[in-house]
Amino acid sequence: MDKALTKNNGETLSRSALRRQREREERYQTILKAAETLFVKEGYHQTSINKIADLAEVSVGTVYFYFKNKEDLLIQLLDEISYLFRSRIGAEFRNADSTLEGFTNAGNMFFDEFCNKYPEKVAIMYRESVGQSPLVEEHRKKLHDKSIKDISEALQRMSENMGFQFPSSMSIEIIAVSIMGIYQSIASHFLVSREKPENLKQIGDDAVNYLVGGIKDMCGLN
Amino acid sequence: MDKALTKNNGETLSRSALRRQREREERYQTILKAAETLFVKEGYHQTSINKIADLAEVSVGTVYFYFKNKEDLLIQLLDEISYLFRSRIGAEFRNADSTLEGFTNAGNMFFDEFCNKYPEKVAIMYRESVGQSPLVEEHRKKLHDKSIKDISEALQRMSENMGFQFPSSMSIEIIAVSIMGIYQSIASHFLVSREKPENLKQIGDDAVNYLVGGIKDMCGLN
Amino acid sequence: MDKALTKNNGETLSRSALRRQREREERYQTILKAAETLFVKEGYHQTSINKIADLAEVSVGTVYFYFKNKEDLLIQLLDEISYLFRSRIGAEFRNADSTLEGFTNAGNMFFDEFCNKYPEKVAIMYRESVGQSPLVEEHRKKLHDKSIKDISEALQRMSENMGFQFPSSMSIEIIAVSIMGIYQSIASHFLVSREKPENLKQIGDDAVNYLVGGIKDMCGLN
Amino acid sequence: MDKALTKNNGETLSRSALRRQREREERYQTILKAAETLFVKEGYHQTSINKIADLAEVSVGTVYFYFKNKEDLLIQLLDEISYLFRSRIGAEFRNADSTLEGFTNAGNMFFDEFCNKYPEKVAIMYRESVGQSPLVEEHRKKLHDKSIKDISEALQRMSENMGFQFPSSMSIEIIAVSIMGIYQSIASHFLVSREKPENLKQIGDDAVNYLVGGIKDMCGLN
DNA sequence: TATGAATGAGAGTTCATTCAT
DNA sequence: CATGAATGAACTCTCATTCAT
Repeated sequence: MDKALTKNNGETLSRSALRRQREREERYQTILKAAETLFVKEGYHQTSINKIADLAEVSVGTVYFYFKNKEDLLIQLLDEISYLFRSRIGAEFRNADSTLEGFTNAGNMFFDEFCNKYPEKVAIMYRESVGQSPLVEEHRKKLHDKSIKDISEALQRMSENMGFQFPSSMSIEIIAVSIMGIYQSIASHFLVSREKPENLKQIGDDAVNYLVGGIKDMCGLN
Repeated sequence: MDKALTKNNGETLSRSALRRQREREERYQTILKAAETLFVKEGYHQTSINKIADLAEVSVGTVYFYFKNKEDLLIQLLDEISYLFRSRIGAEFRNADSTLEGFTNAGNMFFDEFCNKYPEKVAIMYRESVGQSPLVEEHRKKLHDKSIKDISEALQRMSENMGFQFPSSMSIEIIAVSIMGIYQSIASHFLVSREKPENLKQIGDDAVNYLVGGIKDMCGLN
Repeated sequence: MDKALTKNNGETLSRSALRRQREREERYQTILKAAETLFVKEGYHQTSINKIADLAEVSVGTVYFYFKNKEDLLIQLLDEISYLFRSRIGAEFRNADSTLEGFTNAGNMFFDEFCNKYPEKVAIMYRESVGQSPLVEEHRKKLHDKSIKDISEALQRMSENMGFQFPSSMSIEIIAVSIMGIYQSIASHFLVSREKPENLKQIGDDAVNYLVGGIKDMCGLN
Repeated sequence: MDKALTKNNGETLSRSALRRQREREERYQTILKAAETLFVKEGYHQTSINKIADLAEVSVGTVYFYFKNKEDLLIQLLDEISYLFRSRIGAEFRNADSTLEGFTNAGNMFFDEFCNKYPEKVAIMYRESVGQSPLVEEHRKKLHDKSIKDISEALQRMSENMGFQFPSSMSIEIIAVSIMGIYQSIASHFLVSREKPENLKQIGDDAVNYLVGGIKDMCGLN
């Protein structure tokens, strides 16, 4: 048995402990993935913990060992998405130098990469996590607000650098919110409610064109 | 008695019949309003038929006399909103002559009027009816698609009249979807998840500015 | 108005009263027929008073004016069937002279006529009214027991007349019960659970042959 | 702990697993027995799942853990009865050599043993499961049809062996159906709707006499 | 850690029956 | 007499969560 052996043998401990650690992490992910799949396919409320346990090939009790409750599953999913979104799309905004290119890059990253690679995460983000509970809404808001902040700061930097003024003090926030709305609407319209289209690239380009055009016009950049 | 009187007096009969008709209609609206209030305040799933019946001051059975089931309540609400949205905002798009003014008017109508007058309907439309069931989704889609069509046609007329070409064949649809996304995002961000702001007018103006700017840029109108 | 006129005019009274009487009777029958149809087609418990009222083209209240409650509808139906059964099949037993011919006649009457003409009544009698409530069971029993009595007396008369003894004191009742069982089983097997067969006549003949054969054997009549 | 021990001791594991298995089976039977009791005493429709859970001393949820729904309880009961009936009475028909004795034995088995030992099962079979739902009816029919087949084959063998012809091609099926009718009618009349009679043996003998007599007569065996 | 049977509050829904008009 | 809207008790069934093993 592990326990007995490891009393005299540090290496065994670490190997065995690592294995356990790894197994734990794998289980956690397996369950989370099962939840994601079912939430997207059947809807959050239509998915029972029993179904999730079945798909993950663990017992109900095990699900509750790894997650506080059903809501927690959705929240963990949302936080994971949040992290992913911010490290891909958000990063582009943050890395943007003071030109419009950053907005184009971010858009391409979202439409071409993110939507293509993680259509289920898009569905969770824009459909399954909407209007479920105050706590879930809080985590949704966190993702939303951080993205707004990323975009706003990029806009701010740009305006400062290029020396122009936005019409009103709220303009920046409003443009940021609008851009997020375009992301959501395009993704929902062309991805969530139908089959994945083959011209997603073209769609993304057009959307980015439009959203960047709005900025250009507002800044007098044309 | 009605019957006796009505033999000589058609009006009396119709009065009584009309009263019944009116009472029915009132009850229907009372229940629907109660459902709307609770759906917005507590969320669709957290609202039980019992609570709705209580608030409407009728029995559970009466709710089921007027509505097929809980889902039906949401659908009726959605259809009502659909009608309202299309007869206010959609109309502006449809009436738009071939300039950008129609887009400004529609935006003002949505942000200044609609959001101000019917904040609960906005919450139903953008939060409570999301991801609930295939049937609900169908009715949501109907509202969405009709609006997309209204906007698309306005864009089409404009491009034809002013003699310019959109970059790709899908550009029109994509702009339309984007505009709907801006509506939703701005309304959700500033209205649904917080108190009604006093500078809603300014917010609407900026949003309209931005979305119109995108069109202008895309069409080379500046 | 009827009432005013009839104060001075006996004839009008009786005409009008008769018409009302007739209308009442017609309504009663219309409702009962609707209930019968639905009970047979959908089952007693799956049939609601609303459905019955709809089919009879009257209001729910009217159903309750003519019948005490839902159970009462079944009981009236059962009593009607009881009367019909006894005036057709029971009569044959009662009219039977002291030979076996009465048994043949009764059987033919049941299988060829009754089952053919009133398949729904057979379904009510043998399926829909079974195990519904103590009161219904009571009325079922009344029909059953009266028929047993009819058959028993026919057997009694026969034995007395032809001078033979049944093995035990209960033999008569047992044969009577058995005959009723054959009626039910054959009718249920060939009629209730499937389409009406075209060779019902042949089936009836065979069944009668068998049930009469049993009597003959028991009495040493061969 | 089981797990530790079982590493060296397969038997311990199996003991514990067997105990669980046994407990599960016991619970299942407890609930089924409670349902049987209540269905017979109060009627299928008057018996709520709550009452069944109460009598079985489990929670409502537990009933639904073991059975799909209320209908399923009745069906399981029916299938159990089906098995019992066929392994007692059906076996007698199937084992019957080519004389009439098999019919006598089967009858005795039914009236003396089955009815005596399982009066509630008789009530379920002949009263509570009648006309409840298409699915229940299907299972009833299965029991019925298999029994008809058992009897028919016994008759067939007999006729072949003793070299006589039945009047019509359907005669065999009709006699089989009639015999089942006699079983049901006698059992219902003397058992289901009243106290268990002390002279059940005599009743059964007479009934068997009668039903066998019918066969004898039809075959010219007297 | 893992299991999965057990729980029971709570949901949606039905429908026989009543009664003011 | 006829109507049909209103009632609300009662039902079946679900499912997140717990806990002894």
